[in-house]
Amino acid sequence: MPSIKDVASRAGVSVATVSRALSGKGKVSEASRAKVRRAAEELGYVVSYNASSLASGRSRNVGFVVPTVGRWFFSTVLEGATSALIDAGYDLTLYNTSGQDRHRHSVFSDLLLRKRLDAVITLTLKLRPTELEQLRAVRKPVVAIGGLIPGIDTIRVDDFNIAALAAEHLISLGHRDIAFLGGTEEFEVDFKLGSAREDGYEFAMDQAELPVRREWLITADFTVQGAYQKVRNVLANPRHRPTAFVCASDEMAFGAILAARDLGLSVPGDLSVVGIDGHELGEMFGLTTIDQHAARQGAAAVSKVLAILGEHELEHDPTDGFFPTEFVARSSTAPPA
Amino acid sequence: MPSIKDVASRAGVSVATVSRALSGKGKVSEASRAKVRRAAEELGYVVSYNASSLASGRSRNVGFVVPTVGRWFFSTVLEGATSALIDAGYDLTLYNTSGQDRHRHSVFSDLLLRKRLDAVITLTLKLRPTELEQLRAVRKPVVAIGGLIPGIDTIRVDDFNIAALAAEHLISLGHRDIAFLGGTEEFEVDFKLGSAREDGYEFAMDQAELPVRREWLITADFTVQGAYQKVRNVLANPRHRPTAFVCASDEMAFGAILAARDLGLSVPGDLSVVGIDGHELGEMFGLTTIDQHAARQGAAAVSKVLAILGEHELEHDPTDGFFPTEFVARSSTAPPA
DNA sequence: GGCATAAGTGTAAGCGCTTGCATCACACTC
DNA sequence: GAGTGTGATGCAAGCGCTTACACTTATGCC
Repeated sequence: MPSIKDVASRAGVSVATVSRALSGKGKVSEASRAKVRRAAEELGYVVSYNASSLASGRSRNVGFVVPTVGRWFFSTVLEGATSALIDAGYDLTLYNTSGQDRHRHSVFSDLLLRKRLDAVITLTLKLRPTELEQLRAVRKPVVAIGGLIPGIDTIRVDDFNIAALAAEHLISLGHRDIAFLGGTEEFEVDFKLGSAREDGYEFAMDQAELPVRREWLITADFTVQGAYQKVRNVLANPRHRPTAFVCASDEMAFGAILAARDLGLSVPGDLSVVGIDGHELGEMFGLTTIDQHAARQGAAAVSKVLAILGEHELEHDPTDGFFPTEFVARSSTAPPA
Repeated sequence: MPSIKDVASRAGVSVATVSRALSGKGKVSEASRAKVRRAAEELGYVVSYNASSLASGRSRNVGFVVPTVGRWFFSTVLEGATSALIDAGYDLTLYNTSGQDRHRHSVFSDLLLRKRLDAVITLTLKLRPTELEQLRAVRKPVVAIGGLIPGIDTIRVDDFNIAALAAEHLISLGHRDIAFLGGTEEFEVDFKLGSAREDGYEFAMDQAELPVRREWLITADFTVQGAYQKVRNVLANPRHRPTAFVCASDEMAFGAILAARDLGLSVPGDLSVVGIDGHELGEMFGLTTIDQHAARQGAAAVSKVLAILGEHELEHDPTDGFFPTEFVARSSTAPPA
């Protein structure tokens, strides 16, 4: 493996000049720069990140902490983040707690602290006080996606209003018997995200003077399967069944639609369903939803991180605002029969 | 940030002893080890990976190259890999080419080469000759999942036999009109994976002396949506429609099931469907499938990498064999009407 | 008691870079 | 012609570790 010295001697300059020429910092004449570039190319030289990081204190590497990569929202945000980071020439080190406490502990008490990271992005993780402290001890920029952590930059959508909007949409179609399918806090993920959405739903119902029935306030684990079962239970009740569902995620909305179909109910004929997310499959199911642009949230988090690191200017600072969402009307909602 | 020197002086020993005590290499008395541990704890000291890597040549970090994290198989393998790596105290650096050539190029010609990795795992990537060469130039262990690359350790399932088995299952139920839904090579992902599965299907059909109809050899992009559309096209043909489908992935099988339902066909009454994967949703759809234990494949790749790095012994070397799969019979297959 | 051997520790030389500082050549200005 | 600025370069001191080697002290054995 060629080192900077090899490049230097081949180019006939000092290592300092090579470093400056390749990194673009400091003054180097065009002539030297060309010589260095060529020598590096010929030798197949690539700078050693470890040495570079050690000497400069910059790693060009950001840590990304997720509760799992198995769920749509997480993998989609991750996709957006990786893409943005590659463009910036940064590496992304993935810390996946997999919902296991053991892993979570390793991540926060060891892995994140090893000085290989320039910054950390956390994805809908409800940090415990000790974790927050550990994170601060690293003295690196931290950006959170999907929840408000005191003192930490955050990218988040307006869960309350999103859910309220979803409910209002159904109400305006004439629905009165509207159920809400929220998410449980599996993975300690939530930051009241679930409850912010539930609050929004209840707010809209109150505004319309519609009753919120306790047995129609149900929760599942954000997965299709989980939602399927719960919704099926509700819809199978022959006495009184809702004519519409507000679901806290698209995947759960899919579960609701599938449950309805399996019971012989048509969507939207017998049941209207609204989701929240913007999942690719939404189109296929004709799902009315509120797109929260997950991939863009990942990119936005990266953008914010890079801005803090001084890599570029932040275009329009969305620090305090909510991340924009978009209502997408499709065929899973219609006036009640 | 405390450095090893701080720990050394606090513990009243030399930095060498600290290094040895903390890494577990070399001889250190119990007394010193205890002193060092305590000093480190009190200072909140964690070794700097960069410095450690630079000095030792070991990074405790493996690179993981994926075409995308958006598809079930990839994110599931990734989940398995992250879990195994965390347990070993390794970091995972994620290189996601996102199907973009620009990113792919950065990854192979830059990012992977920066000497921050002890090994590389590639996920169903069909490497181009130059990429293979670049990878070799790194002189680090490489393990591939999901395809055979000459001269590289590989974890892979027996695609030919899996597909043949799926077809034989349908044949044994009495089906004669069996279609095959294969995958396209989006992302240049495939290694003839698609065609190995197609070959297996054709082999089984030949053995049973059943005709393979060209118009029933269809392909989609491995997604639910893609499959839905293609299958719908086939099933909507009133003249002659298959009574069963072998699908090269579970997600495509879901698409097939949904397409059938939307056309008023019942599964398995009017159409039997077999998938390949072992997707979580399979249970909900009652999908008969061949589970390829994606998460375990990720863990196996990690295990192999760690063995090569000398971290542990490889239990039972599956180097040459195929990764085991499992037939899961559920309710999406039945004898034809 | 003498000697080989082993166990525990410290010294110091790197690992491959970055970067502050010094140097030098070459304009300019007055 | 002396003084001053400026651009280009090199020197060398680290960055925070690991580890070969040397050294000191205990241990075992005849």
